Amino acid sequence: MRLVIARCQVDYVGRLTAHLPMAQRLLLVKADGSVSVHSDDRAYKPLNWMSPPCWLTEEEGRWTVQNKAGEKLVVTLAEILHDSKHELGPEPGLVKDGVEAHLQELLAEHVTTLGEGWSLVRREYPTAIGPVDLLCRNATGGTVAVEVKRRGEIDGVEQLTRYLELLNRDPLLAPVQGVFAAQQIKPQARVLAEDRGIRCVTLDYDALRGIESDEFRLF
Amino acid sequence: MRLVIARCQVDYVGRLTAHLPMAQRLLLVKADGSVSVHSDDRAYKPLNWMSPPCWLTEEEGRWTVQNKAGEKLVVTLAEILHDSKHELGPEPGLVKDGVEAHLQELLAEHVTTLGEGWSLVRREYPTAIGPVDLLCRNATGGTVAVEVKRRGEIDGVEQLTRYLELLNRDPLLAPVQGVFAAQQIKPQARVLAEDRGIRCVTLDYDALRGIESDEFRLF
DNA sequence: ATATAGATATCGTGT
DNA sequence: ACACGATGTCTATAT
Repeated sequence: MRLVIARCQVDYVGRLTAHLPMAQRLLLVKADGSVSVHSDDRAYKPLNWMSPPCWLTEEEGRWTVQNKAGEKLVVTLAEILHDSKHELGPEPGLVKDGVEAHLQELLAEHVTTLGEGWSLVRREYPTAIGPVDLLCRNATGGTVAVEVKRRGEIDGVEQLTRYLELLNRDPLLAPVQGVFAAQQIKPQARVLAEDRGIRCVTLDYDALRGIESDEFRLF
Repeated sequence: MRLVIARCQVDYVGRLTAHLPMAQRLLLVKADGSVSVHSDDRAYKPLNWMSPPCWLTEEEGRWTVQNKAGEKLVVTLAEILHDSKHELGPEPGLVKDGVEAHLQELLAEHVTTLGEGWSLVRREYPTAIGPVDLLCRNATGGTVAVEVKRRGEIDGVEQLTRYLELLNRDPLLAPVQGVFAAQQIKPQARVLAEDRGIRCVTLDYDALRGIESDEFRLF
């Protein structure tokens, strides 16, 4: 890894064109060949960059970084204030512990939060166009397809709509109702869902998890 | 901006939990308070980070970065190999050119490239499920909804379809035609659009910009 | 290999 | 401040 602090100007021509006027910045050259240009703000995102695979050519006062697609990043260097190299060795990698899958699992175990007397038919109910997250039966025995999302956006409503259309062609299941369940539902998604007769339910992850821990306490 | 090369271990607890085993990495502390942890690969993306506003507390062999929401990044330092500070001064900022906003703007000014005698009703025509990029009138006075994309994919066709369905419920506008305009249109998107009676138009950004400069030359 | 979906997305813009 | 769309989105998974 090479760290350079320099007064520089940067021009990118590729999927778009972009220009950075002369100023002091950090240039970060990684072992994978990538180059990124950082200012002293904007959190972790560089002002401009070139992703690997790409190749850096150094000339007097000018770096040219190019990739196979012909995209080009040109750094014009006016003054170099720092220049150092460091060998970092291998990276063991990040271990993540997510929340995503857990949400569907929790709701499957507590379908009564969607309605009194509801029961689960099955999780990941298979159809020709993909699995329905939850297939349920409501108190009156009617079938309900549930789409679970962490954040409910319009795409999720479209997905559920396709499932409902397909499921409602099956005379053994029809009529099938739809429920769109998410931790957050965007207003546009809500409008579209309700316009299509799909019920929207906002999930409270902590509350669902709370039910779990309550049960743990009880037994 | 502070640059530290160190053998360290990182633990994040926040919207998810994540762990980085002990290894040599770059720690980047910016003037905005943000902290990011970089390995020598993965292009410009850090392995882990904390976005501003947040606060760094330094103790012997341990950095704690916290934000208001209670998310926490803990860096355990085993060995410091480099530590330097740099004053970068103000950042003039990036100038971009060739993004979707420009395309929409250019097309709005030259709707006749879509058809002779066409005129613009308005840009960003508002509806309950979002704004229609361009609402136009064709030579015979019929209403046309135009969706502009840099890259035309299936989502864009779905989006336009929803607008058309909604607009066609308005007896003052109906019947409303659809045009899907993009620099590149993927084959699947084209098939779907044409199946739904939506016309596909490939936009030439340079040509549209050329019309602009031609006008400059003429007058 | 390509298509799909999620992201600690990030980043503007408009209300 | 919040909501929403675009992104040089990026990244990983499933087909």
